[in-house]
Amino acid sequence: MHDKPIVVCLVIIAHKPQVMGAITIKILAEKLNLSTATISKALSDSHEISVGTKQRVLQLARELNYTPNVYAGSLRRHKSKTIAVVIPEIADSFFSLALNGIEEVALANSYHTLIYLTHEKLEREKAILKELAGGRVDGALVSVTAETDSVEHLYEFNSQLPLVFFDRVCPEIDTAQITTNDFESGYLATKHLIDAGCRKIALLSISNKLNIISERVRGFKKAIVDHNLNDAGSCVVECDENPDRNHQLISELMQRVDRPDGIVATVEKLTTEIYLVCHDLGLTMPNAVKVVCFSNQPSATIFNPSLTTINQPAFEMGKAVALALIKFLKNSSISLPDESIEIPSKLIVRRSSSN
Amino acid sequence: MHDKPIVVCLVIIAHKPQVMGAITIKILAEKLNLSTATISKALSDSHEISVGTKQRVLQLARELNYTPNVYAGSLRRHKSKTIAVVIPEIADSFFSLALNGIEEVALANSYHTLIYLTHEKLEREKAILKELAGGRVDGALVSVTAETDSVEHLYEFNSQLPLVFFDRVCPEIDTAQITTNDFESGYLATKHLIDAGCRKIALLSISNKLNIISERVRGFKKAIVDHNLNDAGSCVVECDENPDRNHQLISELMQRVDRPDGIVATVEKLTTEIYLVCHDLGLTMPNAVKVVCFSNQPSATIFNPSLTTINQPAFEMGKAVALALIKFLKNSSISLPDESIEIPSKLIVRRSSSN
DNA sequence: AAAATTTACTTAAACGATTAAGTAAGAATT
DNA sequence: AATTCTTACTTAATCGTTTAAGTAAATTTT
Repeated sequence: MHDKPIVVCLVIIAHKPQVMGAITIKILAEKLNLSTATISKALSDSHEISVGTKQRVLQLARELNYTPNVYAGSLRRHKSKTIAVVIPEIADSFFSLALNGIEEVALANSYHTLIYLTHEKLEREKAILKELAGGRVDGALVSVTAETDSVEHLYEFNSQLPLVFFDRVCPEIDTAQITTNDFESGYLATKHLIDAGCRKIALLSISNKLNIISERVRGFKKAIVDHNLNDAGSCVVECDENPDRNHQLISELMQRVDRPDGIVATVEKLTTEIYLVCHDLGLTMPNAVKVVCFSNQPSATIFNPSLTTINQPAFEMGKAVALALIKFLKNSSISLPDESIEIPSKLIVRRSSSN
Repeated sequence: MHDKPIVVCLVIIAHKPQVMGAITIKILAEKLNLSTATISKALSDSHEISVGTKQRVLQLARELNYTPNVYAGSLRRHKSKTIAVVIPEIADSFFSLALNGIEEVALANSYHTLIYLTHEKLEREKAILKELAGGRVDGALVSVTAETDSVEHLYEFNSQLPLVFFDRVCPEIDTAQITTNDFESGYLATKHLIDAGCRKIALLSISNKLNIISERVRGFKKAIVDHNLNDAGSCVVECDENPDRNHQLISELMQRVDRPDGIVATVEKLTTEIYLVCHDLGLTMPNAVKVVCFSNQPSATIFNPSLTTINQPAFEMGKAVALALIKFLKNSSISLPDESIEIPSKLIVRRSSSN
């Protein structure tokens, strides 16, 4: 009895370390009998090189699929063509839209984008910036953590590395700050509720250390005063990062004897908790309570009821902040603070605050 | 009349280019009267250096706030300690959660994370990977575009640069593929609707080029057949990137004489359109139509009605894909394909599909 | 026709780190 | 006491580019 032949075919495609096969300028130089200087200059289209030579170099480079070693280039030129984005979190419609804008501008200008999440931890923010200051990036776009109360570390790093702020800015640092009209938005959201009939309005904030939150609170308070509302009825409730605790806080708020008839939530992540608490307590919006949230979620239209929002220009702010930094990197004689802009948010009225 | 003295105080804090102030190993060497080799070895805690010298070096390095030049190190070592994430978009709960997981693992392993968005364009995917293959990163985590039908470019780059896929994977490429149970999820979502009483179910897909979508469709079809539903009543509708066109497509679907009584949406971004169309047409969920969406939005609970979802383990998949690559980078003798895993999704039943 | 300029290159140093190979002094072994 | 081995360094090459400075030949100017 004959065994059938067994053919075992084992193909191993190894990942060659980049080192090995990599085509360098030196290899091109040898093949063309030219110096590496000539190759380098030809590739950068220098006037010192004849048209014919340039063509030969370019042709061979294409043939061998030459790609320059970015680390050699960066070492030599002292610039990395890379920027960093340092933000508290990414699973948030504001920051993900902003990152979208940043990436778009970076790509258009041939910059690469490193992403770092602080998860609202000041220590992490410091550690990241310290590492970045070592030269890994040409500059950083930052939106500070809710814990960032002192700006010392930012001061320190700003002298080594251009920093540009967006949304959660640091006015104390002398650089570009890309903001939205937080004060007006806080005012407008509150005024909208007052106009809709609310008399006791609660503002839900997170960290009072954040400049943008205190601006929103300032707008809120001014609206209360401007409309002669009894200040006693209105209040500011400070929430935090923990959804369960926030649920508890909001639940307590809504069970007070003098419970508010209007809520301004200054942070998107409080939205779900507000809806859940109201549902649990049988408080229907907009009758029992009217709600406005700072939020960019496209799905706000399909909430039950649809949610009145302050929509921040997240994408535009991302583009603006990246543009400010890149403009400076291309021409460091411009003044970064002059690149600061404020892009207005929009109040979009939906069913959670109006019949 | 004496003019009051006017004191103008103009402080210009210039951004010193990193070059200037940067402390190098050479400077440390000079100050300590040692060679650069000694400094380098002392900093990496080499046994060749005496304890006393190590201490002096470390002390001075700390004092002068020395940070190594990453470009010099990367050039010399042929590795960048940087990975790239190449995804279709970021303003999507799946990808932003996945990025969250990726960043967490990268940070824990001292890797840096570059982010690139393809915006579903194959050309962009190719261009990005070509650039990355030049050595900027040690490897890339990719989730392919909806246009990616051929894998040639991936084949090509995979030989130069370790690629690892997640979610929108490429089974043709011999590497780690981190997936969820798309077939079972498609089956389960459909079965759930059938059990809830649906008899004519529509599946909304996007690009049929995507492996994960065809898996979901396969599960859908099997459920239809297994439950002896008249195949004529069920259908697959292919949507795309344009919300308005999707609205139109869904609207037409729901106005057919034999309109479906159940919908499985395989992509999160179709959710809002489905709700809007149903609202416009006066079709109430779950009575007139029952809906299940593949979605990770936390706010699904507060939709009107709350949405039954297939929840993908986005964060875990992000961690897994980053871990697979980094494990390989630390020990290239492991087999990447063996790192493939499937992490199951969960069906979360809410009001859009049940009374 | 001599001098000056331009063209099209090359040489070599530099960027800041790592590391193989070398070395001088002291300690241990025989 | 001569030999070998350690210890704790230094020297110098290297990674892949860029670029200031140099040069020989061709071209233009005087």
